[in-house]
This record gives sequence, C-alpha cells and structure tokens, in this order.
Amino acid sequence: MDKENTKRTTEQLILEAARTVFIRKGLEGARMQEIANEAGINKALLHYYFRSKEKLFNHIFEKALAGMFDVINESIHKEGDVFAFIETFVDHYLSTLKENPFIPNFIFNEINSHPERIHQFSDKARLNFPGYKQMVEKNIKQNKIIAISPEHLLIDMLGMCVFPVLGRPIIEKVFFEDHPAGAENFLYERKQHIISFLKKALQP
Amino acid sequence: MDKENTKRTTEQLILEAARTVFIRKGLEGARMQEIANEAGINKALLHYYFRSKEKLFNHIFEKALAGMFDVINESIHKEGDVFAFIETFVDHYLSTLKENPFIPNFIFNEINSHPERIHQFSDKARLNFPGYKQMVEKNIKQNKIIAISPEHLLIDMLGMCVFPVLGRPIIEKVFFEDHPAGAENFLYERKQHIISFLKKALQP
DNA sequence: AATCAATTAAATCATTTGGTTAAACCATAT
DNA sequence: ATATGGTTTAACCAAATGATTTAATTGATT
Repeated sequence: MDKENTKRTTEQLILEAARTVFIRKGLEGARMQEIANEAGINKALLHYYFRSKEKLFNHIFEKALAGMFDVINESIHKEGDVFAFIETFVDHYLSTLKENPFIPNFIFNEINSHPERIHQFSDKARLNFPGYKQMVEKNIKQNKIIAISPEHLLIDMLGMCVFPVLGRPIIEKVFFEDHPAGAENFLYERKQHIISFLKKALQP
Repeated sequence: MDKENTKRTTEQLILEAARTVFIRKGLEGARMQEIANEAGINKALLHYYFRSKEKLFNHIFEKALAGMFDVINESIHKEGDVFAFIETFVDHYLSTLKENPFIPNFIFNEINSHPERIHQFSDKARLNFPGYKQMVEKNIKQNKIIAISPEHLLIDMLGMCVFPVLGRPIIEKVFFEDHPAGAENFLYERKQHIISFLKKALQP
C-alpha cells in the first residue's frame, strides 16, 4: 500500500514537474534533466516511470488541451441565457488563464509546429458545440440578442480573453513601460470590460 | 558593381530562407542546415554572411516584430474617424495575417520563452499609442462612439483578428471537421464580422 | 532474514547540431 | 594573367542531449 502510495506520489511529482517545464519551454525546449531537477529526482528514474520524453509529453499535452475545452464546456447550458453564459465563461476562463498564463502559447505553438498532433489528440479537443449553438440560436429567436454567427461569437470571446495573456510581455512594455502592476490591473479590468463589451454588441 | 549585386542577392536569399524557417520553427526549432537548403546554398556560406545563428535570427525577429507594429501604425490618423480606422485596420491586418499566418505564433512564442528579447528589441516595438488614443478620445467627445478605454479596445480588435489565425488548426478540426475550405471561408467572413461587431459595440 | 520495488549515482552511447577550417573552383575586374 | 572575392565540398570539432545500463542502496513486506 505504501509502495503504491509512494509510486503515485512520485509519478505525480514527475507529472507536475513535467507540466511546469513543458508548458514553459515546449517539447523541443524542455530538457529531461531539467524535469528531473524540478521533480527532485534523477534522469534514470524519469525513464523508469515514463520510457521516453515523448510519452511524458503526451500526458501533459493531452491534459492541457482537454483542460482548455473543459473550461468552455462547463459554461455551456443549452437551455440557458447567453448573457449568463458569457458572464460565467469570461469569469471562469480569465481566472484559469491567470493561473496558467503559459498554456495558450504552449498549445498554439505545439499545434502550429506539429499540426498532426491535433489528430493524435482529437478526442481531447471535444467542444460541446451543438449545445452552445442551440443556446445562441434560441436566444436569437427569443430576440434576446441580435442575429449573429455562433462560431464567430465564440472566436470573438476567446480572442478577447486569450490575446492579452499571450501578449502580456508586449503589452506591459508598450502600454505600461515595464510596470507589471499596470499590466496586472489591466488584466483584472478586462473581465468587466469584455462582459459589458459583449453585452453592448449583442443587445438587440 | 556586379559583385555587390550578387552579394546582395545572396544575402537577401539567405534572409528570405531564414525568415521562412525561423517563422515556422522558431529559434530553437530552426536548423542552420535547413536554412542553407532553403536558400540553395551551403552551411559554410551561411556563416560567411552571418557569423552565428543568433545574429541571423535577430535580423528576422526584428523585422517581423516591427512589421506587426507598422500595420497598426499605418492605420492611425489622430484626427480621423474611429470607424474609418477600424475598417482600414481590420482589413489591412487580416490581409497581412493571411499572407503571414505563422508570424503571431512566432513572435508570441519567442517573447514568452525569452521575455528579455522585448527589451533587446524595444525600439522595434513602437506603437503610435498617443495618436491612437487621441483619435479615440476625440471620437468619444464628439459622441460618435460610447466611452471606452482605448487600451481595451485595441486589445479587443487585435484579439479578434489574431486568435483565429493562431488557432486555425484547432478551429479547422472543431468547427469544420478538417475541411480546410470551411476554415478558409470562415477567415474570409471574419473581416466583415469584426467590423460590424465593433460598430455595434461602439455605437452610442 | 529474505525478497522485491523504488531510487540513486555514474558511466556510457549514439546522434544531432552549431560552428570551423582547408583546399579548390570560378567568374570578373583590373 | 592575375588577383580578388564569392562559392563549394568535405571533413572535422566540441558540446548538448535523449536514452540505456550497471551496480549499489534503501525500505517496507512477507
């Protein structure tokens, strides 16, 4: 039992370390030695648990990708109100991004440099699009919002949330002259800004 | 003279090849051999023109970064109409992105993995923010648009334009079941969508 | 006490890669 | 013709890196 326990702890330790390193540096930039150090173990044990760098990477990438979709899916209620969805989604999504600011860059970079991966992990990239679409169209019929393409609306929301996180170092430099507190506050303000911006744009 | 001419041609050949490879694969992912192949020359000549990989990379990164800011700056006329700015900017920006779909990922990835670079190239990341801000605020005073933070508005526009390009492989999979034509059309539609979406959101 | 899995340290291997060098080739300008 | 500079070919070096192996240690289970 303690064996199993220790095993699980070490395995989790490795996964956490791998997550940290992979997400910051990507598959190519990550070093097995660095992951071992971060986990407080040595390289041999790393290969004892996960035979290869790629196998370890797959675990991390899979969860990161699925996690981003989960956040969206959890906000969708097909019978619900679009504005309620927007508030929940933006709040939930921005909070997730604040805690994991490097995940979007990680995912985009891996997928852009190896588009095959999207097929390899297509089962993890599952969006409840039918439910989302149904909700938007119902709200349109009920005249709660203007007629709009659900696809475009979703991309609008995602873009407005993700971009400032992706471009944070640039924004910090250009808008706030390297003043991190300014950028921090800007990201904090965004939650309310995006919500009211979307409401205004959708209002019939 | 012909010497000079040949020299310039080869140098430009190298720069174009380097641009292609670096933008697709990043600094770490790019291989000097691959750049040489792409340019139709050999490694030795590559180092004859640019002593090191880093020097060559700097040329490319510098231009890519400056180029993205240029597109924004060119649309700004401090006395102008916000809606005219939006139309020009979205049109111009999306066209640039269509021709250079890998540049945003390239820039974001390099800056996120090496934030120091933003200081090294800070002179290339020059946004005419005062001019832009003046334009937005004037339009607000004239009651042409609602009161809005110029900073947030700019990030909104950028996010809506850049995100679909960054996430194109995912969008193609999730929305269009790997049907490239669908994604192509979606990106084409976006121009009008973003413009009318912004107009609606800003209308007093 | 014997057993077995987890763990470490250290050495080693094969491969990749950025960078260098040397010798030769070739077109052109002087 | 000859000197010059761009260009090629090929070999080579040193460092980094993913992966493997071996021998030894620890610690709990039986």
